[in-house]
Amino acid sequence: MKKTTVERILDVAEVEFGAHGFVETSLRTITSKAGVNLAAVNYHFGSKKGLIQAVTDRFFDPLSVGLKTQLQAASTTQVSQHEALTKLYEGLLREALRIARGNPTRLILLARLINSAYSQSQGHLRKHLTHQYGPVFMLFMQAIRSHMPTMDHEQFFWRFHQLLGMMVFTLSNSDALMAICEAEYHQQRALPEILQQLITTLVSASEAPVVAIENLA
Amino acid sequence: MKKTTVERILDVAEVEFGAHGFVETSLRTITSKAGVNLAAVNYHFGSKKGLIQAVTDRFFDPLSVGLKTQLQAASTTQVSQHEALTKLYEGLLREALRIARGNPTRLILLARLINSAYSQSQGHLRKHLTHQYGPVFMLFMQAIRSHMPTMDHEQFFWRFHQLLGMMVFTLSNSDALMAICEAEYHQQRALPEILQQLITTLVSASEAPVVAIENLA
DNA sequence: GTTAGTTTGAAACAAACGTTTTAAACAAAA
DNA sequence: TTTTGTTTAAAACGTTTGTTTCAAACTAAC
Repeated sequence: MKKTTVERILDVAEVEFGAHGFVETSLRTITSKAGVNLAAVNYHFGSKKGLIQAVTDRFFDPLSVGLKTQLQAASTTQVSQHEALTKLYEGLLREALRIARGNPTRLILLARLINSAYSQSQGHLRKHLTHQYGPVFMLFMQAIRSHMPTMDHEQFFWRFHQLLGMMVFTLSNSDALMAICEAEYHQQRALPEILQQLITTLVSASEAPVVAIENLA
Repeated sequence: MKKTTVERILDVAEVEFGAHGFVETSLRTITSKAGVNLAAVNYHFGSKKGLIQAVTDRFFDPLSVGLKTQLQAASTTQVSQHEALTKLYEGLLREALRIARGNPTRLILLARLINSAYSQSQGHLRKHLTHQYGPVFMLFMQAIRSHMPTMDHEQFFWRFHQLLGMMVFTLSNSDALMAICEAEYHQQRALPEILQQLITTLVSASEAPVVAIENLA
């Protein structure tokens, strides 16, 4: 069963985008590694931006629906705040891991995509992401907020993005960190272990006491 | 007092690199905004890579020496682990803020530089950073470790990089986050406030209980 | 005043890029 | 069979990139 040209392009594109970023990956690299013609990208996706968004959607669409069901399931059961937070982060990362199929490269792609939702460059991706997946993101954000110690909206905003940064960086460098870990400590870790370790830190940091925002003395 | 050509180039380069990244900033943009000739970059820095490393060093050299003195001062006074950790993070971020001169753009540049020390792309920068500033980085890492709850080397490794990610992401998106904060909560925050808020979360996450590394259930 | 280092101006280079085009083949559905 | 959509092949387009070159002008030190 031979894969279609579109699939072949998407498969290679997401690997290359994850490994070298969007700007540093040329269409010629993608098409040659995919064994398809150069013109096929513009034919099927219109432009490079179109390809990037297609790669994005292929990852975020299932993540989006998976996350939504996780959130609905989490809202029904009543547990402690600690358990609730653990379940929420677990739900997100488990879903991400499932879609990434245990492949660090795909998690790196995810991190790159989230990053470009905040960075100035790749403006078209930022707009696409916020417009397409902003609502689900907000849903997750509010679910987390409902189980966090009392803090006003702004304090939560900063805290949440600090935690988001923790996730994004760990995922974004998961392959490099795993390599260092193995070279330095002779411990070959798989992604699920890293994510589990990440969850505990996330929950702890979520439960950190609230302080008034003041200046760096 | 007119600035030298080298300074003019470096001043513009770090702003553009911070705003649009290394690859998406052309030498023609830099030289035209700096009001110097295109050939001046290759004359003074040899190549674009040379310019990037020069920008790096102008930021990391003072940060490196500042951090070193901070670490020496911190090692003399005996305090609680909580205070010690606070002082360490404060020392790092205060130094970064000082060198950034309160400018978010320069902090974004710092975050970009640290990021490229882990990411695959810009391989020459990774080598340059680890070779040039690896020792100071290790020094800071061990200082933090000496005030953390009992955990083995590998557990600390993962925890530390989670915290590092928190810092890098927050700095890397400080301007975007500040803009969102103002638009959403009508609160105009300056960098020192953000960093102070960050420190409290960093310390809390550092003190989070240690758990065995296991699989994501 | 001469010299050495700096800077400018302008032009050109080769390479890589995204994109477009044209013609020819191929597949499957009408 | 005809048609329609897909895919290949190859070439070219225009633009941008980092880099190099050359002569001319400027600056400072010896």
